[in-house]
Amino acid sequence: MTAERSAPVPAEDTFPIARSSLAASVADHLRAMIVQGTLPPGTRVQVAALAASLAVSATPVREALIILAEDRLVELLPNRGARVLPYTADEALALFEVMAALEALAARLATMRMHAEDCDELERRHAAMVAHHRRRERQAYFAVNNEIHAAVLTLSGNPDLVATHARLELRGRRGRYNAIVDDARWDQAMHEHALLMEAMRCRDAEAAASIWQTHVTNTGLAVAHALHRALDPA
Amino acid sequence: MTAERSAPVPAEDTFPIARSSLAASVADHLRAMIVQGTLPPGTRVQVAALAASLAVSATPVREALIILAEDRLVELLPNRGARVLPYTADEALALFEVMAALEALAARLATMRMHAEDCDELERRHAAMVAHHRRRERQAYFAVNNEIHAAVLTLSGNPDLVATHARLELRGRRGRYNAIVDDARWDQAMHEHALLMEAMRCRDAEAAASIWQTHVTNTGLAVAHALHRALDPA
DNA sequence: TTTTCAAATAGTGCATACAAAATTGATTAT
DNA sequence: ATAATCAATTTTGTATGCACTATTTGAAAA
Repeated sequence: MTAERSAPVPAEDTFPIARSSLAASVADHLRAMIVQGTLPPGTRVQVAALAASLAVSATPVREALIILAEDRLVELLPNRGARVLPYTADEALALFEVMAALEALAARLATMRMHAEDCDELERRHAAMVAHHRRRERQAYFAVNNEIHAAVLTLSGNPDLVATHARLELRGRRGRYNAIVDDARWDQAMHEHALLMEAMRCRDAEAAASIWQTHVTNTGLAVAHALHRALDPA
Repeated sequence: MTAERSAPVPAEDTFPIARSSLAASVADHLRAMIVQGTLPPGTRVQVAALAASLAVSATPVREALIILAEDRLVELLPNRGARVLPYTADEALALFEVMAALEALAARLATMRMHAEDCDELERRHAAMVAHHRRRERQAYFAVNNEIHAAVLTLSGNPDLVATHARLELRGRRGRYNAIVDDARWDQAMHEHALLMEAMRCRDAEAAASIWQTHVTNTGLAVAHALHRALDPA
């Protein structure tokens, strides 16, 4: 009890991302709606209406829109409010081109810097993913897949790399909800994951970077393809 | 004429980044102060005081701080305002590690995608930079150097790559104002630039990527070194 | 019927006001 | 003397109000 209050500035160096402001909550809410597609591209977001529906005032909604504009999920038009930005196949290609470079760097650094127990943990998750793939458990597969990608990023030991990737991944994820991954691509992705694990096990950083770059690029191609088919019924 | 008015949403695809809001202006002002070091790391930014000194109200200042927090130039502490984030040698290394990967990708793509006249334009700027280096014109050199780096980014044809890099470069620039580049490093940098031009002239994308990665990494090492010496008088 | 223009309408952007939270300083107890 | 407690002050976070800008509507003129 006393300990909690006596420390004058205990959290000076800590990094409590517990952004508990209303604006942050509204931003999270809107972000989820955009990523899931509840707010389709082109939708104009009006502050007053949104504020009313969330039972808050205009100020935190405005601030939330500023945050989303920084993430390039919405566009702020001067004196004309905000609208949800489109997400086309071309944009997905550009996005994954950058993400591939970032994840390749992450794979290289992780392979060089990770400890043995980190690699074991990765192997464990990989095994779990293989099991989900064998049983065709799509949801569980996606979850573990995301964990593995995130783990490689984290093991790079570079916070800016993690943060930069996270921002792009948010937009990249907009496609994955729509993208129906076909079985052929799924099998190929599994193979690429297996190659990464092998490279990391052997501490072959360059091989890990190369295969991971290819893997993310291929994912981008699949997403772009799905986005293209979503608009073009062919 | 009819066409202009009959279309319900004529400016649908335009992208007028003419962000002429007060918040944006305040953000630019603060950004410059932080990058130049006028607001040193650790400085606590108080909304009311800043608003008074800029003769605006609290609202746009708050919004500007949100923008800068997204750029990781300031940290928003819940109910405790904002403070300018520190910039250490370690952070510079992490930052330039990511920027090196991004600029390497840009060099690869630019080499593959640029037109002949783009390459000529680059050569022209490179020649200008060589001249400034020969005459030891530091300011002019820096300006043209930045132009070349920006041009390579732009020639990649990937807007997300440009935007992602720009965000990091902003923080990276914090160091360059302090960093006193010694002549040895300056000469080396010039050599690296020459190698890039040669690789791009020959359309050797992989070589361009490799040398540019090295170049940016070396710049990062120089900046980190300068930051280290700034704190440690050795 | 089509075009032009003005008035009305709607909606953003900024300023101000207020409430909640944190910091500070003084006072009291140990 | 040190530590704890509580009130006063400062500062943030949210709400509200208002002016200005963009858009739409409708009537008048071509």
